[in-house]
Formats: sequence, structure tokens, C-alpha cells
Amino acid sequence: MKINTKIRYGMRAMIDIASSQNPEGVLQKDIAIHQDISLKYLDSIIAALKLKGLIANSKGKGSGYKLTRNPDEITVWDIYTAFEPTIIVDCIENKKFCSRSCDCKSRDYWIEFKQELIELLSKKSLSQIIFNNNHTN
Amino acid sequence: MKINTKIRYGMRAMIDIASSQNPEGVLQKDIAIHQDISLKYLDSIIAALKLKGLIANSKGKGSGYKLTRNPDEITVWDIYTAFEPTIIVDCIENKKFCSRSCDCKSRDYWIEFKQELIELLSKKSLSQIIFNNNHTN
DNA sequence: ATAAATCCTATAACATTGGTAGGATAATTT
DNA sequence: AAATTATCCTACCAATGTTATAGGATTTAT
Repeated sequence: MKINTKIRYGMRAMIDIASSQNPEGVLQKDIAIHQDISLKYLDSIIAALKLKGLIANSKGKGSGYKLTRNPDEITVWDIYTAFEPTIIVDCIENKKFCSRSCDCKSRDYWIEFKQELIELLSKKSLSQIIFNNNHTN
Repeated sequence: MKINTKIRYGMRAMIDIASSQNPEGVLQKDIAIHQDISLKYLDSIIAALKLKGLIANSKGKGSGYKLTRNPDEITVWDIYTAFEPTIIVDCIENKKFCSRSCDCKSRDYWIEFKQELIELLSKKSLSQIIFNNNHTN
């Protein structure tokens, strides 16, 4: 299991935008500078977050990005699914798998595990991450 | 994030061995048949489980595999780490990452997340999986 | 000895990851 | 209107990881 760069950079971009005091939003270029991510690579990160509807901007010059929701209404799972639609366990996802042993104890476990992992990722909001509110643990 | 075949097959092999009533243990060949996994591929799965010390056998003909511990003393995390030593979040693992922003809220989150994920994987024992004891939830 | 079974090493197709490159498009400033 | 700023969009690519397969060496029971 691995948390890849897209998801990690996506998190940092979201934190960057959420932390900004500027009412005009944050420029992609500035996120790239703050977070030390190549502008071109950030392109694809921003595109995914935008497609998921987590951030928005206007077009052309001077168009900063803003969150579309309150940061306490955005979870890590929201950000995660901007990049990967699900947590992949092939024997759950794919009907063709598991032809033989679908009284499979292992599969039963993974189904439960996946659900609990989604809950774990849904637990923390962006604002909790930014303000480091540990009293929720 | 993905649970790969090695870990999934490893789980099934462990469940197979744990479920066996045979005091001689279970032959690799028989696991391959039961679980519909190629004997050759299972080779590497078994090797990893053995290296981790979760199973043991004697050499040569007729040597079945047995668990080295009670199934209620073996967790999914034990099996997981037979194949991957850790849950990979590069910005945690690798010191060279994160040169700039190591007052990084994102990184703080991933450290906490990783710990909770390990706890989740450590929660269920092999016997709980086999007997489907849901009263622990 | 022979057969059964694992142990060990190499190879390989395929997918994913982590980017780079180049230009098109849209709006703003001069 | 022209130049500039900044995103938007498509293609490409090297490195790595996944999911195996192949072939033989080794060990021990019979």
C-alpha cells in the first residue's frame, strides 16, 4: 500500500488554498512556488481537484483558486477520490476474480477492511488538519 | 492504494493452513489446488511467509506447512509485513523529501494516518477472520 | 535409486508512477 | 489591438512495480 505523490501533492495544494487569507484565491503558480512542485505537474493535480469540484476559479489572468466548500466539510477521502475513485482490492472490485472460493474468508475480511479504511480517511476534515485539532482522537 | 495479489494470496494461504485439521500440515501443492494459485507463483508467497517466520515445515517429501503460532496471535499486519515491510508514504519514509515544508500539516496528517492504518490491520487475528467473530467490532 | 516436493534464480509482459514538453486557449493589462 | 499572464489540454517517456512463468538444484521419504 502506498500513498502516491498525486494524493500527497493534492493534499498540500488543498491546504495551501484553504490557508490563504487572500479573498482573490491562490494562483496555481503560487501554489507551485509555495509547495515546491513543478508548475506542469501541478497542472494535473489541480485539474483533478477541479474536476472533483473541490476547488474553482475563473479563467485567464489573475484567476485564483478557492475552495467550493467550507474546509470543515472537506475530508481526506474527498481529496483521495479526486485522484483514485476507490481503494483497490481486485477480488472485491472485479466479479471475474474469486470464481472458486467465494465463501472466501479472506474476501470477507477485505470488504470489511475497505469500509473501515474509507471511514478512517473520512474522519479528518481539512480544517482539522490545518489547525491540528487533536481533541477528536 | 491497492491491496496486491501477493498479500491477498498470502492471506488465503495462511487461512488454508490455519483451517487444516491435518496434524502433518498442508502441502504447498495442496494450497495451490485449494486456492487455485499457480504452484510456481505460490512459491514466492510461501517463501515470504516462511521468511517472516509465520509458517514452518521440514524439508523434502511429504513436508506439510504449519503455523508457528496460534492463529489468534497472528494478525493481518503480520501477514502484510511478510510482503511489504511498511505502508509507504514517501514524505515520511524518506528524509530527502520535504526539504522545504517540514512544518508540513500534510505530513503530520500522514504520520497519524499511517499509525491508525497499522492499528486497523493489527486489529483482526487469523482466527477472528476464519470464525468470523464480529462481536469484536 | 527414484520420486516427491520445495528451494532458488532468472526472465518478461504489462500497468502504474512521476513526471516533462509543447502548444492552445482565455482573460487582463497596457 | 497587442502583448502578457495564466490556465487548459494532449502527448510522450523513463523508471519502477506487479504478476506472473520457466528451468533447474536441492532435500528427503520410500
